[in-house]
Amino acid sequence: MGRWEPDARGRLTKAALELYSERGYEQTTVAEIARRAGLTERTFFRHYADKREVLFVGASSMEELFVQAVAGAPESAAPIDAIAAGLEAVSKVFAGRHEHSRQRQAVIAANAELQERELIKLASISAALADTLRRRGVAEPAASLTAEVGVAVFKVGFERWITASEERELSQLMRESLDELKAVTASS
Amino acid sequence: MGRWEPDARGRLTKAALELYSERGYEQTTVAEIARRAGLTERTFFRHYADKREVLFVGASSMEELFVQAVAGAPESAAPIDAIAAGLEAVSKVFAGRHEHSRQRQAVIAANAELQERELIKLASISAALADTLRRRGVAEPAASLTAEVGVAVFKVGFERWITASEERELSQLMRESLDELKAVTASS
DNA sequence: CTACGTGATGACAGCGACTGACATCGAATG
DNA sequence: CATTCGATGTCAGTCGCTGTCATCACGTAG
Repeated sequence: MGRWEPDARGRLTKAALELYSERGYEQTTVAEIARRAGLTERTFFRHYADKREVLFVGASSMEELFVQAVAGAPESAAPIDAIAAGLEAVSKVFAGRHEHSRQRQAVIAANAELQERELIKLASISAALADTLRRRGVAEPAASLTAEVGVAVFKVGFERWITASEERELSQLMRESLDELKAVTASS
Repeated sequence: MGRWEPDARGRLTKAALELYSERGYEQTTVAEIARRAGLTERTFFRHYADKREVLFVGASSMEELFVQAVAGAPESAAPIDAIAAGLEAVSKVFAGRHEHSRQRQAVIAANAELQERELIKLASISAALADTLRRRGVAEPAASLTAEVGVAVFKVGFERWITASEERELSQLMRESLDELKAVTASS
């Protein structure tokens, strides 16, 4: 047996999510999280840059996945179709995580600081997507606009998935949202 | 003469903007801002909810203006055209404020916390726009999507205005961005 | 087998953002 | 003139977060 119990990071993550759910984000101190995990406050900050990051561990891998899917779309695909491929790929990650996602969004929705953090993660995705589209030869401002549209569709589709009374396929909601967006922006 | 110098809030605002520009946001303490304004730290927090809000005083009035313009668009106007009217109205506010806007964006661009705050202000605008569109009879998810598109066009248009080598009309950049977005989302 | 380096953690002090509670005092009000 | 009120000051305290140094099981070289 090692000097310490294994998986300190995992214990911190679990403790944080539990406490945020039980009594809310603001009412939880980092010292409490660390204590529940059998560690010290200082150690928490060695694993997470700040109190909010615990809720966003998956963000970077999701960004990567999104970007890879867009980059891997057929060269012939229009920018918006490459983005659609990215949405499709990202949707699959959430399969079987509906309840977990719902709880997490509830925590975030209850606190402005957390919403800010979520928004900047989405903005980071948008910037990465714009970059990817530019590499595909898309000029500005088309690249940035298409990327922003992709994130907007993700937000709306995800929101509908979370709040839907009966569970539906996330990827289908994404496709519907994208179609709706196309309809709404169609010139008359 | 009153017990105190007048316009405490104005002095705080000025001091904060100066210090954020001179040495950066993070390197400035609230105590320093207050001292330069001839006040105490506690008084700063009576005027501003936090250290970031100083940079976002105009946000709520801009949201109001945007919403009013959308609400006031002809009933016959399509949602996207109502949003276009809002973008037109908002653009006018920035007339003659190019240099000021540029400086402000430079401060924000240098700090992630400030970007987070800006993003949540834009998200608030998006939510208000969606609400306004719903009142105009637009169903979901069209209302949310159109609102998100409006904010996306604003972001891209504004960015182009700020970084343009030669100064151009903001409202024209907004129109161009909207047209580009329409082109990019047009089904083939 | 021993010495040494390494990596994860603890312990502790300190800064700065932010808050609550109470005191102060000029000005408006009657 | 007495009272109330509003804006500010004062002070103590919490909490997020950081820098620094100590500790000690573990692996590894000799």
